[in-house]
Amino acid sequence: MPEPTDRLPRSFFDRTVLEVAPDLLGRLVVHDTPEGAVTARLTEVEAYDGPNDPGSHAFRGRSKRNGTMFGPPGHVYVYFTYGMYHCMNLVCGPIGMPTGILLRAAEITEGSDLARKRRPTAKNDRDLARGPARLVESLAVTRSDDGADICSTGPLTIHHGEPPPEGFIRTGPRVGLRDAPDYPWRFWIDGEPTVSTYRPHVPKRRTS
DNA sequence: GGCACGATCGGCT
DNA sequence: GCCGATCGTGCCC
Repeated sequence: MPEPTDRLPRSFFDRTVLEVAPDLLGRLVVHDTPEGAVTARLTEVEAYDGPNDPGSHAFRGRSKRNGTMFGPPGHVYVYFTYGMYHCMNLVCGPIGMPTGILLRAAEITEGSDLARKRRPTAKNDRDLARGPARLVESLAVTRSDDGADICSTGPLTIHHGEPPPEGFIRTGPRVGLRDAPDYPWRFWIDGEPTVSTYRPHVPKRRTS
């Protein structure tokens, strides 16, 4: 497990979401629970930028669900979707500016035994955190972790890790959004097996 | 490897 | 009511 002194400072998140997002690649997210600790090395993230981004949950203003995005940087926004999954974001920028960086994929570098127990359907280690809902399931993050401070001494922390050389960072359109422009706000590490393949949004089939 | 489809419920219009 | 910042299974190549 990374040393506590390796934690990212809060100032890391006090920048624009497009500055922070690529800088998150290669960083280590740790969730230390009574069961044990799991470490995830981030390989793919997506930026969601404030009230002017139609893809953002905060586009239509503040609500009970998305309030954390309007709060201070360095906290986690966790939401529930598709009736069964959770996804997690990291909040950036100044208080009042609703932002989030969705953690889309990671490589589990420590605690993979525990992660496999939490994700018995994963066929192999690569699938433990390939995809945003899989990632939070390996880390056992749920809606009860919404608002948690990732820059403090709590169970959920983020550490420096080893960012990839700049030439290995790729960008492209985000995944699965209906009403948002194709901004290149998805960032990933080139050649990582845990990065999900691009899937454009497909409208639901109408039952006539 | 890729593609189609069903599951399942909270949030929002 | 509608739809989603998704995943697992089944089937085909």
